[in-house]
Amino acid sequence: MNRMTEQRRAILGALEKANRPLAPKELLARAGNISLTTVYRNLKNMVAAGSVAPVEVVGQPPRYEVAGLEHHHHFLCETCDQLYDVPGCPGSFERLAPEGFTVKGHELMLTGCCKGCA
Amino acid sequence: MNRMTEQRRAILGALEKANRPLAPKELLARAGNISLTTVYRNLKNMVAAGSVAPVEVVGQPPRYEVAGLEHHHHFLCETCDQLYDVPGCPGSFERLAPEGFTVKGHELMLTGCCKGCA
DNA sequence: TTAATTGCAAATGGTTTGCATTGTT
DNA sequence: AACAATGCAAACCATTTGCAATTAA
Repeated sequence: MNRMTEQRRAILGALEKANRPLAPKELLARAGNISLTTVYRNLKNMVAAGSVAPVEVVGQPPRYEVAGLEHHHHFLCETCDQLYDVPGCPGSFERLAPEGFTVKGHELMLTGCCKGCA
Repeated sequence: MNRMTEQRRAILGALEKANRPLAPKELLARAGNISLTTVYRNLKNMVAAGSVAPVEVVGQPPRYEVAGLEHHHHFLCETCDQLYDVPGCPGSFERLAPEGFTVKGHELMLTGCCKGCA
């Protein structure tokens, strides 16, 4: 599976061009003549294959970004609802966890107002 | 609105007793004879009123916790899928955001393996 | 050729809403 | 009495799945 089809190329292309996480419907709008089913199915395959990563947003459908970027986090503008990449990471959080808990990963989301909306 | 009914008492009671964020269906199971509609409707009201806070989990329905607790974060056990409270916070993240972005809040989720599953 | 991919329509699962009934104040 | 809260059934929305037709290798 995971042949390189026109549709997959379109989805990946849209994600790369956007340079920020996109929701399935944003992808549908940007990927040309492909069905929503195909967007969902390919996103699922690509996430499973590790080429795309989901980014969860509180109370909204998840968005997707190309995987393999260096470790980073996100900023959600509460005004325009757009998600931005935030480079860097404040460090490790192992010590925060209770005794006996093993931390394997973490997710950090900043919220506020973006430059454009300020 | 927001009279203190038996059902609301049951929902709040369940949340307090659990001492960790619960999903709507967990609440339904713990709150006795109330309908799922009422669970959803009351959660929504309580979130709007600020007495309950939603906690988002990647790829799953959100869970809810009593609001007004002191600032803290969460730990998701990837084995048992339970969410735990993590006291404390590694600090402010303002400096992470790009120039011109105003950080108003943040969310942090640790993932890994809990004590019970280790 | 043949196994993976696509699109459509139908099914799901979580959540919301319309409405008549019930419960609080 | 007056209005909020409840339960049910139906509606909704995002996502998934069955299946026959299409396409990449």
